[in-house]
Amino acid sequence: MMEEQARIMQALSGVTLAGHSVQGGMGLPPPHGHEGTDGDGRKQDIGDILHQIMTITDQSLDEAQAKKHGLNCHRMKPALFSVLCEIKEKTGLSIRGAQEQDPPDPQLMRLDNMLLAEGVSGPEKGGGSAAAAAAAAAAGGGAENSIEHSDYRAKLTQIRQIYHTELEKYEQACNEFTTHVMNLLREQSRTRPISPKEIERMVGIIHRKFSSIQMQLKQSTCEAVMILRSRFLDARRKRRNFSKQATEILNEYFYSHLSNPYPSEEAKEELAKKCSITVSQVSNWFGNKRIRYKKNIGKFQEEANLYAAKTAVTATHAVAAAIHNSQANSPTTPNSGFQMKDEEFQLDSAESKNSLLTNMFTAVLILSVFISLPSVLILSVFISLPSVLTLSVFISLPSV
DNA sequence: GCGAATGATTTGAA
DNA sequence: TTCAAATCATTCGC
Repeated sequence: MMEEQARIMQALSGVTLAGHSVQGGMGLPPPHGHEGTDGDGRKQDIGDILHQIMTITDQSLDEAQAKKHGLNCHRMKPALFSVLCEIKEKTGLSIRGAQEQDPPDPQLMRLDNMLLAEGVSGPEKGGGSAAAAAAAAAAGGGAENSIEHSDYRAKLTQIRQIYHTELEKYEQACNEFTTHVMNLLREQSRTRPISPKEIERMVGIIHRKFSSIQMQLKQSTCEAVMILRSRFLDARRKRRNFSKQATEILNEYFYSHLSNPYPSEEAKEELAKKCSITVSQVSNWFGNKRIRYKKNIGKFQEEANLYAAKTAVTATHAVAAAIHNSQANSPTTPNSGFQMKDEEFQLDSAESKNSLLTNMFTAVLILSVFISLPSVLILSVFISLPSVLTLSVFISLPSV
């Protein structure tokens, strides 16, 4: 180390000081405390200064500051500064880093775009509402969704707040650090040549470092949004059983259309409306119901009986109303309006239809006891006999 | 905690 | 596109 210093000092002592010859004694007044007029005295003087510079790091801070101040005030300082300028020009340090303009990072662009799309980095109001609305639509309608919707937005706002707070902190730290470095460079520019380009380059380096930290923040924020979104959008996670009433409505339809349990689009819409669910949920329900019923008819027998009885009551009420109005419209069977779509289902369910018929008769008998109406009247509903004709026989009403 | 029930999704056929 | 069938993921009742 000391050898190297000595070598540099030796080399420098012989260099031309920006057009002033050290040896020649032109223009440079003698330093303080060294009144010698000969070349050796000046050489010694420069040697001392350089030695002071080289050993400055070995000293304490106060000592160094004092030395630094001494050097700054030294009358040889301009000459030394010129030397440094010359050296720098020769080594071409100032040229380096001229082509520093990086193209925008594609990953950063992706992150920025995503944060903007999710309403994290965009304008404050309505941020992410489109995403939340889409998620709500995917999960199905209803008041529950508006709760989930607001829940999603609240969580997104939370993420947004954290993101902005952290971003602000990073920016503040970046600015503080940049200011600090620039002050240092300005300070140093008094003792060594620093071009504005160099300062610019240094600022660029600092900004790049901080932007890489920012990218990590953006990445984490994106991950948080993705998790939130997936949790919100994944309907399976949020599955709720339909209300008892909705299930009853769907079951009633299913068992009253057992020979062809394929509701039309209109019927699906109607059911969806009644059950406060979506049409696709109705489709899902019927899909599940058909397959599960077909797979285990025995298991659903009780349920089938129950709904058959229910249908009977409904039909009875209809007939009673018909009697009341003295109308002669023949009621139709519940299944009459449907065509068989699925032969397999038809075959498989034939067995169940037979047993269902037996159960229906049982239900009719029970009903006739409970609602004090002739069994045949109720039966007529099920076996598609003209009610009025049947009634005319059993309750002595004139047939139309 | 476990098994059944149930709503949703995926896959493949028509 | 719709449906059956298989499967997944969650809820519910014990």
